[in-house]
Amino acid sequence: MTEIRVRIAPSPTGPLHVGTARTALFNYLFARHTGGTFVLRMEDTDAARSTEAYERDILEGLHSLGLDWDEGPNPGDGDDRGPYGPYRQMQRLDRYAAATAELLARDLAYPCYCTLAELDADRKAQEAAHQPPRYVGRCANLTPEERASRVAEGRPAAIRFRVAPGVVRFEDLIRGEVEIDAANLGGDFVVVRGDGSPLYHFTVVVDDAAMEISHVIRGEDHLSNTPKHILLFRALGHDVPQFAHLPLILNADRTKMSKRKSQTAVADYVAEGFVREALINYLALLGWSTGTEEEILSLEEIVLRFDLVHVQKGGAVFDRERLEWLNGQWIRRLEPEDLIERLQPFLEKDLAAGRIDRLPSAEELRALLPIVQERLPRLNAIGDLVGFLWIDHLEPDPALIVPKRWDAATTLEALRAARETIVETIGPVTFEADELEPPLRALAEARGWKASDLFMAIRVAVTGRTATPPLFDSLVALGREQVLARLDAAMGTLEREGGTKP
RNA sequence: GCCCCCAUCGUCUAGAGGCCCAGGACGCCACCCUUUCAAGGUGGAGAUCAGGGGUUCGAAUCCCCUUGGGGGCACCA
Repeated sequence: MTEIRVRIAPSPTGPLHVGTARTALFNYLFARHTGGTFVLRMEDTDAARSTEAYERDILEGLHSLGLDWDEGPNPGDGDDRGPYGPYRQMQRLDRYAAATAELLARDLAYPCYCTLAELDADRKAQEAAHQPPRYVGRCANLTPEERASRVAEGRPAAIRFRVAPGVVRFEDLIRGEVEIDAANLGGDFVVVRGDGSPLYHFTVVVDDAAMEISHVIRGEDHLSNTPKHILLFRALGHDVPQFAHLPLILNADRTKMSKRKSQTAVADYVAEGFVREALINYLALLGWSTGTEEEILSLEEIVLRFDLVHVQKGGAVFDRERLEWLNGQWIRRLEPEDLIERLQPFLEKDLAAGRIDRLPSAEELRALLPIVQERLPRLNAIGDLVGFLWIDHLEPDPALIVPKRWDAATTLEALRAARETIVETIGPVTFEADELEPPLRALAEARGWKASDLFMAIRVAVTGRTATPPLFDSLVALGREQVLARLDAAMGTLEREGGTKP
């Protein structure tokens, strides 16, 4: 039984979390690197919090990152694929029931009739006495008569697993030998609720056993729970898989990354225009390295290099700045057609929000790419960068049109001269960046203006912004008619508001 | 409170006894390029390798202690 099988077991109780994506990624990498099988199993036994919408978000999110699994629910139709199904725990209740019956029959577990109020009181008392919380064992050794009387009272029974004394030892692939005394596990723990529904610690073991999982790669937050799982594997007569506990992803304050303190939904990053290549690249390098100085790597390249040896032990703070840098790197590496396609939804969003008045054609975008691609930190920055091209009525701030060293009168004069130069020297048909620059530079020189001031005045007049892609390319993209119209409009504004600046 | 894990620049990390009075990247600061903004290039500041004991000819690397941080202890996952 040496076949490598790993799994990601997300719970559909929230949108796809960055931490889940990272754990999925590491499992995926391990499987692909070793030629093993990557399984996805939905842990939806928390009926109160699980939703289908979250399940869809998780499935589609992982799929869109390129982390495809060999077995589990399909991202599209949700149908199961693979020989170990079903892959949703709510559809596997019979297996948990069978496992429960077996434990009960062998007295490795027992019914517990304690009420939630009793347990709560126990816990409070222990807390007051500065004792660690643990189940007191009230129902551990009830006689058949005592059980019968509780049942007669109509008390529901949870099922508790007996934790035998002893030390549980295991070799973690990342942390080395770990040993925990079973006495510190908090006593006999519940595996099935009073209402009959099974709990995580139980289902995860029953399923990992049934699905022949060979390596459990998960977050460090499960390290302390691992002995419970090992005890359960043994009780069920199954081989214990290998464990590898990954370092946690942290908030800026070094606590476990949480929705409260960080942006944790993968979909939110995607909506901002982070590309999957950057997300994958970044997440892979959070807690792992190649051992070299390589850092810009595709998923395929990471698969080739991946190993558990270079996984870090300490937690890693999620650093958005670094993600953003990597995102820029990857955007610059995208093929033009690919970039144009990926930009589409963001342009549509800008249009819907009224930030632009029309959608550019693919040809228009293609022509723009040389001046835009290296300036995009995120895909959603496209509107901010060149949205001025697709606006019907630009209203530049008159205070911005006037360059720092100039007054309104000079600016007005300069814009008028620039317009003239453009009209006279540039033919109505051709209108290219190369043709625009020399005459305008000559104009500046002839009038004793600094070219940068002239260009800034034109820039703001025509784009409404002080920071834009290269001016002459922007003018060409805008087109002769628009350029002239906007210059006229800006001069009009200056005439009306002139004198507001010394 | 108890148990477990962890500890190299602000952040992500290289480092598996001598190549390290510690290298790279992000960020930051300068300069170059330059019509603005980016990108790119060059350089710089930034870590007494948490502290203290050992082991060793030699320790960021091995051991112990201390300190600090994190995680776990549910009829959540």
